[in-house]
Amino acid sequence: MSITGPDEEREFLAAYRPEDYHPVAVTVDTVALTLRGGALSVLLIRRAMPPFAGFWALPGGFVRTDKTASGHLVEEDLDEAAMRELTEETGILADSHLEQLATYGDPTRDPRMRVITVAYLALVVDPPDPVSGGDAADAAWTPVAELNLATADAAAGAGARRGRPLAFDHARILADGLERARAKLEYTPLATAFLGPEFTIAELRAVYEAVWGRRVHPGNFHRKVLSVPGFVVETGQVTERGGPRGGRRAQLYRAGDARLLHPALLRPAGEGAEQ
Amino acid sequence: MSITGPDEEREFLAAYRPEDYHPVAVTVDTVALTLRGGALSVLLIRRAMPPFAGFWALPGGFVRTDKTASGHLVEEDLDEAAMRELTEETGILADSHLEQLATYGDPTRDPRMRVITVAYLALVVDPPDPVSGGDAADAAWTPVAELNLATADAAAGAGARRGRPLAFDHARILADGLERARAKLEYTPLATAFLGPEFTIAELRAVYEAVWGRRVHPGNFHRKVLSVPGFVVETGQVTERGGPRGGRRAQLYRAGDARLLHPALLRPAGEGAEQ
DNA sequence: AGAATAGTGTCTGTAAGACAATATTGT
DNA sequence: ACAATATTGTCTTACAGACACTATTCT
Repeated sequence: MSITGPDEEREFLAAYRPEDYHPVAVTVDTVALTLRGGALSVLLIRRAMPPFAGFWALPGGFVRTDKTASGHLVEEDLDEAAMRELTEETGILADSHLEQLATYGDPTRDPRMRVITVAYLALVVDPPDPVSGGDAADAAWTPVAELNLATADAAAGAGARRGRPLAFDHARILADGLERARAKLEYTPLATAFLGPEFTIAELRAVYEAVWGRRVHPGNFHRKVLSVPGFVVETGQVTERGGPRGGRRAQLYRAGDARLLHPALLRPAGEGAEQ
Repeated sequence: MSITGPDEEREFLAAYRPEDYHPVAVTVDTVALTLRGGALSVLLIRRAMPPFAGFWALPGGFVRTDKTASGHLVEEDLDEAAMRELTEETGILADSHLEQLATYGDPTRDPRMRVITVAYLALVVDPPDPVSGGDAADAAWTPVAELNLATADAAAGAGARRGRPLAFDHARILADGLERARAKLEYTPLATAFLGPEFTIAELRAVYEAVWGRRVHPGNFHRKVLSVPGFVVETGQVTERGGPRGGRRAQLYRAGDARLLHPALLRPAGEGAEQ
């Protein structure tokens, strides 16, 4: 228990053998969300390898801590690992937004060994179809409404695609990711990360409606968004055309520099009435 | 890439050797906060062992994934590990609140090897002085204002007790923990977790003032708290005495059953004017 | 013309903040 | 009595939601 000096510190580190300790592995898993045809969708892969071979799962994998043939230590930060695994398994780039969600460490969550996973939330703008690779036999954007996740609060045990549950504890991770996205729409400009560089107020409203799963009043939303400082900035341009069946052309906006929305756009209070 | 069946899944697991993979360790570190003499304070330990021997640090340590002599695998969830390490190193129990904060995995954050740490936020009610144990040479409640963490946003590199920086990246973890606590006071009844089962509105206000580092208007706060459904419930009792230098006796309240405050108690907008 | 969509006006109820006044209690 | 603290009242301003209305563009 005595406190040692710099020399002892050096000796200690020289004698330390990592391989003697702690048989645990670390993975990253990403809840990648996008809007496709107006529907909030999540990127899932079909696992090619055990455990849970054949199950749908969130894209992810082991954080690299390996030594290469040259003996050089390949080490990546957790964020880098999440982006790498996402691209390896699906070809999708998390170029719009990436944030850490939470870490899941139930000792029984992986049958191989003790695996803790650091989950991420990613948003992707107008993505192509995924191309499966690595340990993924398939990859697909899946509308969240098709999964059996009634609300973010419930869920946990549920969560299926084509009737099957998700691998590991991925249903809970997905539910947590959805809840994070819903909450952050309220008090941050996160919704703009679902859209390209220029967008209309109606497109922004469509993001809120898809993520929250409820209708938003067009007039009040319009006025509200423009009244929040730094949320959006006018470009002076308007859309090329009005709506497909008529309608006025809309102003185009860009994301502003606000990090936080003051005042916030609060969700309507009533519980999870999807649609 | 082919998808295997249940038999292959069993064979795979039987042949899997965890020790062949992934030299990485997982620790937990806890930002334990309390109110002492009106000052928001954090529990710090002085490290007895390298690395960073002699430095002040957050209490924490390795998640147990060891095999015992009997060959039985001792595995604990991350929350359990956080509580165990806190008690081992300081004697303090995180009995009032414990939540996961974030996970830190910079490859250079620990000189021994790749160590990722899962950070927790704990709140403790009216705690005793800590008793150092385990790898801790000392342990102490330290007023947050004494550390060189100007605001939660700044900080990161700074953070000291008696002029020394904190070990590892603990200054950033502490800053993130403080920001989490400040934010959650706004929209959850977290403030009640700093207090005993019965408290006055003034005591609750003292929590907000200590955590936010700013004065709160007594009259408006009082009315506001009582107007939020489920935040507090009246006990019908009043305090034994008024203030030490005179003053009316206060009603006693208990925490209500609300999980979220509607409407929220928003922080005053202006930037980090402590005190 | 008529439908569809964008954008604005107006009203009402709720809430936040400033400030003041009243109610009790200790010295 | 006086200072200190708890609690309530009042007023002003801001904002959310409902609803109605105007503006523009497509078929």
